[in-house]
Amino acid sequence: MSGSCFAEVLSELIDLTEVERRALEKLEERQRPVRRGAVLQRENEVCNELFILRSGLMMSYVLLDDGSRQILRFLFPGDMLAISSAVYREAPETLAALSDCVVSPFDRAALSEMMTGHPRLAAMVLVYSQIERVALTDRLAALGRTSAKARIASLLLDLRNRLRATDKSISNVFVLGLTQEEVGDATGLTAVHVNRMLRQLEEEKMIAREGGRVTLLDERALGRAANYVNRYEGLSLNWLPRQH
Amino acid sequence: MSGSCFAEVLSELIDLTEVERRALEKLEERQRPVRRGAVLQRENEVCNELFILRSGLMMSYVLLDDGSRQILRFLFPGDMLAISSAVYREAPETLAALSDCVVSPFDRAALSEMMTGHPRLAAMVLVYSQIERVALTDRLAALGRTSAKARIASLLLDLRNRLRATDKSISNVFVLGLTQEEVGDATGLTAVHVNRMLRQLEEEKMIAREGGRVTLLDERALGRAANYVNRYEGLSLNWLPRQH
DNA sequence: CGTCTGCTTGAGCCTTGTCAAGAAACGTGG
DNA sequence: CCACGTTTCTTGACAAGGCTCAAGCAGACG
Repeated sequence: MSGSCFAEVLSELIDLTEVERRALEKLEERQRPVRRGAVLQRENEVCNELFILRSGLMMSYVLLDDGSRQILRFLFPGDMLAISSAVYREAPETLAALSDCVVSPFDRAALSEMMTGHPRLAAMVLVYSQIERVALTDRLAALGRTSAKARIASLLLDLRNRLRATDKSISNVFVLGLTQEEVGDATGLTAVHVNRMLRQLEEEKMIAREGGRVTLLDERALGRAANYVNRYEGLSLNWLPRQH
Repeated sequence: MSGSCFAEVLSELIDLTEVERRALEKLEERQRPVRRGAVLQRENEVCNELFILRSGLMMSYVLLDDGSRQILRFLFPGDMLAISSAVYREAPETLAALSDCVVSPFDRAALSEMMTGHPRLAAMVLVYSQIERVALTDRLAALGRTSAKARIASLLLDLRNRLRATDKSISNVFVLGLTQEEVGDATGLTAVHVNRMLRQLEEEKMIAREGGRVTLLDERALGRAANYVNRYEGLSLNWLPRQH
């Protein structure tokens, strides 16, 4: 994977020109390894860098002042990290690595140049931020209006789908690279209750577990329980500016 | 208010050129009144229009299949509506009017032209969608990790601040143009519990109520209870492309 | 004047959280 | 490769925050 990860993700949706591809490669000229557990950007600290995740799994979260944590998003290869931080003087969220990762850092000026020189790429950045926004609203509805079991089911389906986007070999078995506490912090539950819900899903034959690996046994039932919609599908992009 | 509402909002953050101002006015050439209670766009229906809200109060929401509703966002004059719908074939959320409103509809091509011809405006659309994103993550954290009382306090502070953005005369008294059921659907609570929390905030002398009007008596205490951050402040925009 | 929607309040229940303790898995240094 | 410490998982007992159901009331509107 020598070129641009972001370009690879975009290629799923539109045919990139050579010029566009080169512009994207410029964002990923540099590379930086990030150890598991390391923090790339801390909430409320000054932030001058954006990143594209090249490999590994990361998350973004906020801490509330009672010490509790809300995980906002899991980040996968090809995702652009910290766009929202680019807009603020201080980062609104923390970025941390859940596994050993590689990121490509770039600065705001590079983003600005890329958007000015390539209107269609600018539009694609907007498209991606809207996909992310809609995924966030799905989670908002999940936390506000669905049961613990539904939230867990939804998280499992989403993780599998996102993992499959970069690794087509993944079918219905995957490594849940998260502790139950992390699952809880993502779904607004306690680790203890996550454990109970996982066991319950297992008893109902919707999933199986052995040693960190999860198998989705009955996707249909999970989907029904979870109200899940894959937001990377059903897009409409024929209105995009002409490439140039 | 003859010009562009969106331009007025943007003027708070950057100095627009005449050219840019005219480009924005083009988006708001047309106007359409929307009655209180009317639906502008329905979830899962094909949508080909975007809008800028010129006056009134709207909301976006989703319905889950048990019939419950999650309000995703309240929309104020100057807000761009349905950007996320522009990206999908079918609208991911419903847009409905909470009061009599006026909107300016435009199509995807107009957005595309505007972004292509005016890179700085394209960047500002991205900036706005990031502000909205961060506001959404605040609410996600609120639903996931804070008490009912904190969520209500946060909603009250946010509503007041957003109202004040368009009407500077508003200080700490404002008309809560929402039923308690709507407050509940926004905060992930039942109408009954919203009522209890409002009364509790009242008993604790944080707010006062009489006939649909709310007075914030102790903003400090509310802010502490709510963990509230105004996301329209603390921006960093010096990296934007040069105007032209 | 009647109807309808929204507000208020109480009683009881249920989902989820808290606390605690033991078991299992993992990582690290010797 | 083993021994140890630490993290994570698991399970039970109990508590509590928020939900459900129900009923009365107030105000808006035709």
